[in-house]
Amino acid sequence: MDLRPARGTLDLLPPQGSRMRALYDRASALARLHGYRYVETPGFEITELFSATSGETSDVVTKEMYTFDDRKGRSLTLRPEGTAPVMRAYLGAMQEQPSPFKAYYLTRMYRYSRPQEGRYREHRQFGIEVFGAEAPGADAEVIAMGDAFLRGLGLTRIELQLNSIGDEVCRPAYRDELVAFLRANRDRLSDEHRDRFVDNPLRVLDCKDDACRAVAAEAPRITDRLCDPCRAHLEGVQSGLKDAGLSWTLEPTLVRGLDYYTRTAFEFVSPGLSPQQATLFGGGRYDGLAEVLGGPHVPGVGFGMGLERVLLALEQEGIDAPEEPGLAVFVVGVGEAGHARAHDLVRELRAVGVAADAAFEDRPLKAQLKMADRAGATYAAIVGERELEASTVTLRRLSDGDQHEVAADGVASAVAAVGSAPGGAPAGETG
RNA sequence: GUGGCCGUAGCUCAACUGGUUAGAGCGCCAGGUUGUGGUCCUGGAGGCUGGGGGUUCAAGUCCCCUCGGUCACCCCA
Repeated sequence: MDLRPARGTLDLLPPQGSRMRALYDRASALARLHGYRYVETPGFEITELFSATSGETSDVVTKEMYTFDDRKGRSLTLRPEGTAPVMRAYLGAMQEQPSPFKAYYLTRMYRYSRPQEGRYREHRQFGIEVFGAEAPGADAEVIAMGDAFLRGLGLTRIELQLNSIGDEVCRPAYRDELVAFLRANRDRLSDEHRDRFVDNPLRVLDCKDDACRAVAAEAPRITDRLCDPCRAHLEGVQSGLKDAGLSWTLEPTLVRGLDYYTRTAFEFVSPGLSPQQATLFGGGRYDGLAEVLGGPHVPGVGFGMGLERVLLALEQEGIDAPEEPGLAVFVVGVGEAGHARAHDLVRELRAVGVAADAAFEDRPLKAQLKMADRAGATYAAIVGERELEASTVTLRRLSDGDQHEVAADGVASAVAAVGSAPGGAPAGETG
């Protein structure tokens, strides 16, 4: 039996699991702070949901979907992105939901692509969506939230790239103009784009090939062709970002891979990471999505953030990732009576919300202290003959060995007074 | 999906141009006499050299296939 996880997937054992969990906790706290509510949608959907919304020629649909037939022959697909499913669920129940509808999710996405570091077939995403808000302030809030999340972790080397890709009014005209331009410069394009640019002309602007770049540099820019409402919207977004204290660069070549995007497109990149894994989160506005699904006009904006990449970026910047709080007390019972008392004490501590544990077997004091250390406990609480007699507990701080006796019923308050976070992280910053 | 590089204990690596029972450090586990972890000392476990096939008297070392990792494309998160 091959014990390795399937290609492109990850096992998150301690301490990595603890770090991912901490990211979830922080994301939840941040989202709630901004009035977003948690949602979940199924791990798989009818394939059509993604093929219809992402566009038949998109990379996701043409080569990256995990698609399979169930036993009744229905085509299903493991969720490759979060926006379409949330919109689908919302459209089916929008009467009951407030407007704007602000939602967040923490879940896994699946894409069949060749894995490498920072690029997995299954990855975790923190995503937020705002439905029913046309105002640029919504775009700015979404972007500022992503920024706040990353900076809250201590990341500083991050850059926001912003663009507008127009809407159904100005984009078609621009697109025609661009196609005409590319056609005129056809022989200067890379082999790959020479015959393909009609399918997805905006892509050429983003191509890293030198030849394409040269052409792209001369190509008409979408930002020069925006209709008035789109131009006003872009101005509004920038004004909102400015108010939030963010800086950004306008990136006219930034496009989005999915068809339903309109106007705002953005990416946060970590320049220290290789280009393949540099995008920490990306998103934009998708005012056309609801209608593709047969719903009414529902403007929307959101982002998806790759959490494995956030962890990579932290490592790259040499920042310790937060970890979920660990054990506050490991109770060490010496001797048969001590062992029994230790378990009573553990029950009492847990009952009042103090994370406590003890050995299942009665082992030598030394061994149990070692267990306390390995468990990452802040304190060891020792209960031996002496303590039993005096109705006390020896509370030992494991970081420096400082210890003193406290009354047996005072352990919880003694511990709670100091907090219980391991690894030097302040306690209580998440909920 | 395309191309390149790589794959030896849990981790980082060693083993002259193919040549005896594949080693080390760290980590892990157990002890160091009766109540003190993380330091120190001693001992121990742990590898079908990713898997399969081939060449050879002989393969960790060479060849093929396969699985996986990684880098560059593609694209993204």
